[in-house]
Amino acid sequence: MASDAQPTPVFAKPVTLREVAATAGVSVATASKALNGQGRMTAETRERIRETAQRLGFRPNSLAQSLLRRRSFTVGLLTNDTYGRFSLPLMAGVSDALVDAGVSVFLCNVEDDPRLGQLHVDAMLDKRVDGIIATGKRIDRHLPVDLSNLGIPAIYAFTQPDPGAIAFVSDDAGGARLAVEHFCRLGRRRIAHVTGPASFAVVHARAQAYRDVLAENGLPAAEPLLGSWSEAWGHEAVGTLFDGKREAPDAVFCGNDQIARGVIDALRERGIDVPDEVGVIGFDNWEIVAEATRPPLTSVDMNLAALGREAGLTLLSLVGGQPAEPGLRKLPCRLVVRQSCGRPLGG
Amino acid sequence: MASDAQPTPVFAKPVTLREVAATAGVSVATASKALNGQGRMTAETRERIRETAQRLGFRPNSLAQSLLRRRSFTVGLLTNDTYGRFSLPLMAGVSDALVDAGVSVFLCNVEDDPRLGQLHVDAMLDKRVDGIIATGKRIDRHLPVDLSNLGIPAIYAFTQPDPGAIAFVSDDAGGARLAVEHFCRLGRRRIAHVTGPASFAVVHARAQAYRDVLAENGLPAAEPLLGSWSEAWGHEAVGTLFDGKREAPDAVFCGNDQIARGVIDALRERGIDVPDEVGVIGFDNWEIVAEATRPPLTSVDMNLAALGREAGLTLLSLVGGQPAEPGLRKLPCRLVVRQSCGRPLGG
DNA sequence: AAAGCTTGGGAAAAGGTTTTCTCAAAGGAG
DNA sequence: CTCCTTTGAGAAAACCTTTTCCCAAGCTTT
Repeated sequence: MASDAQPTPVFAKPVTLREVAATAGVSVATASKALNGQGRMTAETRERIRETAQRLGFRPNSLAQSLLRRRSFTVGLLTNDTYGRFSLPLMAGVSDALVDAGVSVFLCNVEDDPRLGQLHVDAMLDKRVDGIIATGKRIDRHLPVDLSNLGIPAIYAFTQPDPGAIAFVSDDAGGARLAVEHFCRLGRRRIAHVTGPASFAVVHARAQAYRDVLAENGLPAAEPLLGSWSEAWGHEAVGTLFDGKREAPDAVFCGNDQIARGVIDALRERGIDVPDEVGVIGFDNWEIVAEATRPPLTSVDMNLAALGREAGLTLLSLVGGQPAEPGLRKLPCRLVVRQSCGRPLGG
Repeated sequence: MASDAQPTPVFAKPVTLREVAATAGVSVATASKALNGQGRMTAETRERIRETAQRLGFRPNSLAQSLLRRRSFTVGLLTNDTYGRFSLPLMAGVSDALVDAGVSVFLCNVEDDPRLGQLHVDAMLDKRVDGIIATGKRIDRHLPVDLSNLGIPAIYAFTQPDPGAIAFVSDDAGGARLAVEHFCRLGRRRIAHVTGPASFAVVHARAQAYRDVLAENGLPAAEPLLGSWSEAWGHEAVGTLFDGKREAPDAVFCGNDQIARGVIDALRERGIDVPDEVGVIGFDNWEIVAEATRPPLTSVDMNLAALGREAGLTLLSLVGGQPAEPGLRKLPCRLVVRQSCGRPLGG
C-alpha cells in the first residue's frame, strides 16, 4: 500500500468496482452482483468478493448509479427563511425522513429574489434532484419560484402552494382552539387575543377560531388586537387591554411567543401576576424564547418537524411513482404547557 | 397498476444531448462542442445546434458531467447546531460563495450523534462531494465525525478542527477588545464582565481580552462573573454587581445577547437607566434579540456570514488543487452600535 | 499536378455501475 | 452415449457527456 508514505494529504482516487473485481479475480458484472445480492454464484465467490470490497474500502460511485437508475437520491429544499426559525425544524424533519432512504438534501436559500430562486432551481434541475420541497416563513406567501412543469415532483410545506399541488401546513385554527380551550378549561372567562398584522392569513384563521371557541363556551369575545409580531407590540397591547376603561382580561392568547414575551413583561411592570391574575399563551413554541420568559411560557407548537417529516415521506412516495391526491393537508398543532397559565381557577 | 392512466402529473424524461444532436442533424460530439464553445465548426452549424437545444429545453445531465470530470460540484455542510442560530448565517455565507461556481450544498444535521455523523459522512462520500465543511455551535468542541483521511478536502468553520486542518473561527478576543475599548472611549470607568460558563474556551479568551484592555487603559479589572448563557443568569448577575457592597459598575460587557437582555431587564427593574447610568454590550448580535431589547442592544457581531464565505472560497480553491496552509484563521468581529451604550460621558 | 495544410465534423473511448444476454461446463435423464 | 437442464460467471449494452483522435474534402503552394 503506497498510501502510507504521503506527508501532505494527497487526495487518493476512490477504488472502483473494476479494481475490486480484478483483485478478486472476477468480472465487474459478477462483482456487482455479488455486492448487490443479485445473480447466481457460489457462496464462496460471493463472500470472497465482499471481503475484497471491504478490504479495499470500496464504495459504489453514487453518480454512476444515479445516471443509470435515473434517480439521484437527492432532493432540493428551497426556503426564504433566512434566520431558519421555521426552516430548521422543518428541515430536520425532512432530513430525518429521507436519511433512512439514503436521500440527501440540498438546502437553497432563495431569499425573496426571483433571480436567486431561478438560479437555485436550475442548479437543482441540472443536478437531477428527484424532487423539490418548498418551504417558507409564512403560509400565505409564495416563494419567488415556479415549480410547476418542472418534470419532477414538488411539495410545499409551510408556504403557499401552486394550485393543484400538494401542500402541508399547520392547522392554525386548530392550534388556536387548543390555546383558547385550555384557558376555558382552566376557568378563565375574559380571554383576549393579541396577534400580528392583518396582512397575514393565519391572523384571521386564528382569530376566527378564537371567536368560535369563546362562542361555544358562552364567553364574551373581545375584538382581537392586531399589530406586529414584535415584543414591543405585546408590550403596547397590554396598555390597551388594561387601560381601566374596560374590564381587564384574565387571559391573553398571543399570536407568537415574542408578543407573549412583551405581554408578560408589561404585566410584570404593572404588578399584575402571571399566571395568578392573568394567564398567557404564545404561539410557535420557540423554545429559546418560551423558556426564557418568567414564568416559562405555555405555547402552541406547530410540529414543524413532523410537518417536514410528512412532506419528506410524501415526496419519497411521489418519487417512487405512487400517486397522491393534490390539496392542502393541515397537520395538528400541540399545546406545550409550561407555567404561564397556572392551575384551574377556584379548582 | 392503476398508475398507467395518469391522473397525477406525468414526469417527462429530460431531453438528452443525443436528441438535440439528432434533431439538429449532427453527431453528439459536434453538439457537445457547439454548446460548450469548443471545437471547430461553421458559425451556422453552431448556432443551429444552440437554437435546437434551446428549443428542446436541453440541460446537460450534471451527473454524467460529474462522472467524467470526477467532480460533483457539490459540497457537504455538517452541523450540530439544531436551531441554526450560528449555522444559518454561516451557511448563507458558504452558499453565497459557492453558488456562483455552480456548487450546491448538502446540509446535514448530525446532532451530537456519532452514528448519525457517520451516516451522513458516508452518504456524502457516496455522492462524491468535492469537499466538506464542518461547522458547529461552539469553537471548542469537535463534531462527532472524523474527517481526516477522507480523500477529499475538509474545512472547519466555527468548530474545533482536527490537528493539521484548516479552520476558520471568529476572533473572540478581538471582539471582546472592540466592546471594552468602546466603553473606554465613551468614558466608562467601572466596566464589569458577565459571561458564560468556564467550560467554554471563548469565555476565557474574552475575559483575558477584557482584562488586557482594562489594564491598557489603567482601569480597575473586576473579576468576570461566570454563569450560564441565559437571560436568567444576566438577571441574577445584576444582583451581585449592584449589591451595594462594592462600587457599582457603569458598564457591563456581556458574553452573549441573552445575558445582556437579562442584565438590561434587571437594571430596569432596579430603576437604573440604560444607557445613562450603565452601558451594556452584548455578544453574537442576534438581531432578533438585540433589536427587541429596550433600548436596542449594542453587540459584537462575529461576522459569521463572512466566515462562511471565506470557508467556502477556501474549500473551492482546495478542490481546485491549490495548496493551502493548515492552521487556525481568526476573522475579525465587528461592533454593531445601537443604543445601549449612549454617548460619551461628560462629552 | 502532387504534396501539404486547413476546415468541418464524426467515431470512439472514458467515466463507474447495473442488467440483460450469452455461454461453457457439469450433471441428470432416457 | 446423446440430449436437455441447471449452474456459475462473463460480455456487452446502457446511462449521458466530454474529449481526443481521425478523416475527408477543399484549398494553397511549388
